[in-house]
Amino acid sequence: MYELIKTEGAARRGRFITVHGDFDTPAFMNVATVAAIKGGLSAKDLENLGCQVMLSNTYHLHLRPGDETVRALGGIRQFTTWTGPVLTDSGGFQVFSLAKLRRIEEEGAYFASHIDGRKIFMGPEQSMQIQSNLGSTIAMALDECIENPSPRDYVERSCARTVRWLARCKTEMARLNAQPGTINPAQLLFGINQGGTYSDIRIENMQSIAALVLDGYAIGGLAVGEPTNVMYDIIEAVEPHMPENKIRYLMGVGTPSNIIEAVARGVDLFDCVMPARNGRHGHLFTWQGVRNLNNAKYALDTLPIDEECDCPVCRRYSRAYLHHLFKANEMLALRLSVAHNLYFYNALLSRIRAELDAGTFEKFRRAYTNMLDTRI
RNA sequence: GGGAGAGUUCCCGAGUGGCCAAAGGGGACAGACUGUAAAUCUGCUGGCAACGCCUUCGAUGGUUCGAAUCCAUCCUCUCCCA
Repeated sequence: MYELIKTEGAARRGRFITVHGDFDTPAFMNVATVAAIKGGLSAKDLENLGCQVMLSNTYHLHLRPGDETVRALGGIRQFTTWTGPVLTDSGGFQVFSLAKLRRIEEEGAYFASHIDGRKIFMGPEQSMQIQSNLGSTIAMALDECIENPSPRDYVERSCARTVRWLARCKTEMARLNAQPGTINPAQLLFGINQGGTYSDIRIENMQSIAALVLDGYAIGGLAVGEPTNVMYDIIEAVEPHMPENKIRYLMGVGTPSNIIEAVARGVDLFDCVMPARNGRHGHLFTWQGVRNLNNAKYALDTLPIDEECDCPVCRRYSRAYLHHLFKANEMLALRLSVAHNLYFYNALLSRIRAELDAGTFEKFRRAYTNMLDTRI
């Protein structure tokens, strides 16, 4: 259940209440696609990095170790030992990212496993069953994430199908939650808005899915090829049509600046692989901008990654040491960098909440939004 | 002391007369990355007043229109026999 606490313009400060614990919004979910944070971080690490919600993936866990296995082990939370809320993505993004390995039909998506090539069918019912077996706090509806730009007629047909899938997801989720032995009988379901870069399709789609009365609403299919200003325009177009009393989740976004700008446009929840992936590649987010620790200029730099950060990495290690670890190809480089970046993202959202509490978010936004994405 | 083989651009390593500033790795340098098929991928790596010129393939000298490639001598290294 979403509680709206305070607003500043379109920006919202709120709280989401779940059976696995509450979290404050705006919030950032830390991505653990295969039930692990890439870079070698554990659930225990997440506790020390300010993480409120963990995200995991339906498609990946279905393939390995298998959702039945996770169910037998007590669900994703028991399995990973993460005690807080977990959101599972539906496999919809894999319909986009594994484009060459799948075929979409009315009944659902047929995949060739990227691991061993075996045939996988995932329709709305299968996605719900897998997520029920995983026992996540929040399940995402199966959607087709459409790349941008896409032809209007394709987007229209795809969106219509995704809405039909959503209705099936809702029915199946209700059935699964009522079954005896379900790991989380209070599993929540979020619907996903699509519509490419066409605001009229986006709005119509949003109205259709709002009518289905779900636990939360996501905006999907953004940051997949379109310019950033187009993404902002789409959020602005859709936001007025999202139920005010429900949490709003912008899927897969984004840079620190993207997050601030989306909060300013009424978004409550985010996830992104960027802090983990870019961290592994040496890009460290700081309150001054983004540093590439691979760069030779850090070889003798004794300062912490970010002088304003009090994460465990910044409190202890120098830029020169991180630079060396990257050059030496040591896994510690990945671990420390991902830890810092996730801490930074969680701290960024914490800062955004504090600014909203204080009524100074707009001022914060003006001071930071562009700077945080700048390469330094 | 005798015999065999090898020395290539930062490193390893192809190349045995012209299409070679020289394959391919590595390293270095830089870039990309947004619901993770990503500890991945891309670019670049002799110099310059740069669609051309100069320097470079252990050293020096030679053969040739033309040499990293052929010849001579020298230097260095490796292995085998004494």
